[in-house]
Amino acid sequence: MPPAEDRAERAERILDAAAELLLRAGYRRTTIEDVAERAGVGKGTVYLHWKNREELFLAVLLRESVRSIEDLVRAVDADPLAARLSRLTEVQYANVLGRPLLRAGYADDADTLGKLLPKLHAKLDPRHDEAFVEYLELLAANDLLRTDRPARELAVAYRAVLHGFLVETPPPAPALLADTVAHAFEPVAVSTMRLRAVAPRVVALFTESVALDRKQLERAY
Amino acid sequence: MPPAEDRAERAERILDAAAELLLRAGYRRTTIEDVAERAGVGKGTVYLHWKNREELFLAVLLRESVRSIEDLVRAVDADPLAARLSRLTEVQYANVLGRPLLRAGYADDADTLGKLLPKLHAKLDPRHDEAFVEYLELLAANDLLRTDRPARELAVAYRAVLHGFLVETPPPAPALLADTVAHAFEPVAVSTMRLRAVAPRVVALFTESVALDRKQLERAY
DNA sequence: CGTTTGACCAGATTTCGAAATTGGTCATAT
DNA sequence: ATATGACCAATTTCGAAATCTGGTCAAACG
Repeated sequence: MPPAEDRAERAERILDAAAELLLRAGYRRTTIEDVAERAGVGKGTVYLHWKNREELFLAVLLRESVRSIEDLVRAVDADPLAARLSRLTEVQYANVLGRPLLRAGYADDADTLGKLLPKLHAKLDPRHDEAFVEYLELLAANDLLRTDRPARELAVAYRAVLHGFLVETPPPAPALLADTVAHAFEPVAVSTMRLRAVAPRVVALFTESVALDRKQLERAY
Repeated sequence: MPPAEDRAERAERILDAAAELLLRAGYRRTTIEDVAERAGVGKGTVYLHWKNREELFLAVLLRESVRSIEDLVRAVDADPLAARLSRLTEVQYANVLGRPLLRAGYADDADTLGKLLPKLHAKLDPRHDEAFVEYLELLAANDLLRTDRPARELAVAYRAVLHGFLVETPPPAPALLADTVAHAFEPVAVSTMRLRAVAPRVVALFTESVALDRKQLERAY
């Protein structure tokens, strides 16, 4: 096989297989052989892409996370008003609820993710958190966010709120979360004009932050 | 032993022992014999108060929950302004963080509470939820709460927010939660006068709702 | 007599060594 | 040069024996 395009395709196939099995059987019960078989490759081939089992499954989750951020970027690209914290939250919430693996990640579902969870947080958090705070600061600088508290503090409260909604069973309607976030973190009036001005920068910010993750994924070809 | 006062005292002693061991070793690893020994009674005596192990430990949690609501009532009694949703939330949050067993309950700590958690929710939720919605409706009727959504919906969002803060590690500062709740659920201006007028009814509402729980506890003498 | 107790037992849980499985490697096949 | 699956050390699973525990109740107690 030519080492160029087909290699990435095969990696994707393996990730697809791993994602499917992860969701169906959980991390603990999914073996590398299962994944290899379902992907139609030999066991050794999997190790040509990832250095061990854990890295493979972390890649599955990383890919899922990248996809969800790409969705976010698309949403803001299509409609600048979606750059508002409350609207972006609504999109992201619906997104996570619709992607079982991400939902498992946010809801600390130890049965499906097992010992991946701690490793996952260790691997993803630092940079994304930073990008998110930057996003909030960008909003604050344009009167699109409360300014009576530092963005870093609002970020803590925001995460707690989002986490709370994601953990609740059954998950409350996305509109209720959007409404709660709007009241809790946005100023009384949000300028549509400023929002339009800020949107491209939000797109750039998230695109940039996701680029690093994508690079990491591509290391597996 | 006279069956009157000493009996209740003994029940308390057993609950104390059970609470202590529950916190130290967890539900799964705490035996009735351990509890009996620590309480200075025979094993059979425990069964004179509760019909089985599960009921005993549920009583421990029920008592803890009753105490925390009594704290709430005391707070509003001492200062009518504490009847505000944001202030009451702050008190309750600090309260829960300070009572490890309650925190375990809210944070779904399966390691300490084990199989008690589902039973606990089944036993406590229905009436308390109702009382809480009534409290919100009372606030709403006095312009102390947003009225653009039904209280029942706000209750869902509120619970998600509180839950989110309780689950976060480390727990954010109580003031941040109070602030978030104030913005998310209270109207822009809160009338101190109306608050003072409403406080006694809030006290009555919570006192009444906790009375049922206390009755249930006293069944064990 | 009413109250308390701990010996008792069925059923649940833990233990522990043997058997089976699996992550990761690498000599071989392609 | 690339892909594979047989192989092995290490972990996990299994199962039966041993231990422990929830709940009862006949006896002890006062």
